[in-house]
Amino acid sequence: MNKELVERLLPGLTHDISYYEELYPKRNLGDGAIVTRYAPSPTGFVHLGNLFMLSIARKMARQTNGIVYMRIEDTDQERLVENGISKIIEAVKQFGFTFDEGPINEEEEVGSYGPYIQSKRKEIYQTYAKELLLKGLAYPDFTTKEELDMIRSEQEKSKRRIGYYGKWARSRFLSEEEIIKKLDEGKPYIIRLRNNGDFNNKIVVMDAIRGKLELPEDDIDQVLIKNDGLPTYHFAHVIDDHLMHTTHVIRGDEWLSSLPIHVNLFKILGFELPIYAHFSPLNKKDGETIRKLSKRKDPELAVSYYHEMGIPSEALMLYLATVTNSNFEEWYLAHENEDIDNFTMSFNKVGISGTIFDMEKLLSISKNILSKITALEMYDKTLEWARKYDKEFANVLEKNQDLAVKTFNIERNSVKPRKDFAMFSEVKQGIYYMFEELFKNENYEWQKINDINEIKNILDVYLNKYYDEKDSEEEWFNKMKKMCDELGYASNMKEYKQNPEKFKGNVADVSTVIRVALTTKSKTPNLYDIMQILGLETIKKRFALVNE
RNA sequence: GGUCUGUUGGUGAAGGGGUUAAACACGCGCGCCUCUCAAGCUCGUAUACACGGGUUCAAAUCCCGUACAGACUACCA
Repeated sequence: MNKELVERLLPGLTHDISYYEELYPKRNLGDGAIVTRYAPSPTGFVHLGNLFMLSIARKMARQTNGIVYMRIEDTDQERLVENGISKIIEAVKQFGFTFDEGPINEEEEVGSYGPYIQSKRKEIYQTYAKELLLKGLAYPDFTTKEELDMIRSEQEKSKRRIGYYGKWARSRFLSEEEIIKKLDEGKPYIIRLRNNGDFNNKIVVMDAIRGKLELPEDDIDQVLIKNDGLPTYHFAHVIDDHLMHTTHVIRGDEWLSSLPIHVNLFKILGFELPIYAHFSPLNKKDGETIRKLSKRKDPELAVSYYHEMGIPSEALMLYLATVTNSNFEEWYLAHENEDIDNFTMSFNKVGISGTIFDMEKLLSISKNILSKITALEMYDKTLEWARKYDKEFANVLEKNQDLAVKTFNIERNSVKPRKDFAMFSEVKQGIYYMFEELFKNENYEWQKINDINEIKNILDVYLNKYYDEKDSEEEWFNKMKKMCDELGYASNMKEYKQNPEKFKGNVADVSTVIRVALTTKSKTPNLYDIMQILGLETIKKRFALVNE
């Protein structure tokens, strides 16, 4: 196609492709270094599936001393969401992710292969499209939406393969005169690839995860540049990953069927094909069907949800790693104290059938993590969460740091610590009774001993005759047993089990009375520790409240 | 309709022709321990390799069909 006409189709371009080829030279990295990207669209909140891809990309780049960059794919102007980029950056930051290159806020970015926002790369794409036009490998298409619909329905009727290809691609036969005439009339147009591919040919691509893939060659005259001057995903992907020298394209398997388009474009443009790694995305069980996690249908899987629930980001990362590499979990169990970064992930250990997201497993991982951190860390993290989602609780925690830390420390510093919290949002429910501000003398969960006079009697005898703050745990329990003997309860559980009818109850029943009197709950951590932390004055007060 | 991908127990999954191997983790259940709970420990979770053919002395594992599920089939990504 002649130069003048091409410049009329894509006006205002000041460079040619050699300029860009020189502007973005090959990266100087070691052997085996993986350059990969996280390429989200700013079309809403960040989704667990996005985070999944990101964790993989980042891990692969890190373990090969490579580069992971973020590229914003905002070529669909209609679906853009306000502050979309900031939302992504924010969400990703919450999980401790950083990038070697890419946008750092709506305005600024780091890295020398930018811009990293596709809408700012318009001229680049157009320059390459211009090159294809000049070579006769692309052409303008004035076909309207209605005309395309007609072509489609014709194809459907005659049971042909659907798409803009071969003889159906009418605009590829337009003469330059006809093009000029339509331009003069001011008709809108797009730029399409003049594809010489043959659908009956097979192409073979090696996928890092799936191995050998045999696919039909693409023969559709793909849209390169849309009516608004921006490229389609396909064209932008090929240009960007070439210029940014991406070595590995890590993405969801929803792209598998458009792989022939990409391979074709790489070939036509003369670019080196990157290595593709197609992951099965996270799925969800929706009633009886299993489907890919979706932004529209699963808003509860926005990563902000995990933040709100107070699931620590480490747990989410660990879970995602478990799902990603089949041998990770085993490695982790054997190397609990090591940094996750010491695990070497490999593409061939990645599962190819879609994983169903398993909340229970996530929570179990989370429980383990929270049981292993120190009481002070637990306090800090709970407070950080509460400041955002439960102001009342945050205030109480701030006023009573010492008390809170002591509480978190109950049964924590052992080889087999308590595991009762998976989420920060459950903490308050578990320990509120330790704080005067939150304790309420109602809803006592009395168990076997529920006669109020007997309860009062036990509390009375215990406080006046047996409880001594200075006792060790052993002494404390011995006294509890002594009281049981005095009041007609079994102090020895084995004896009680053999002859339950000989006693009014047993030491468990009696200590439950004290437990409930102090906390209103029948299930709590170690009672001795709770009593030590509450202190004699509070104990007296709580016992008195039972009398009311 | 076409193209592609997948299918191991209640769940996530390991394994990729061969001694009755179906690991491991989560969940659930019995029990033990125990002042309750959590944790920990025993044991268990009945017929788990979609179905039908084929290749082979031998198949969850290789091949072909069928069924089912998912993805793509846009001037969305």
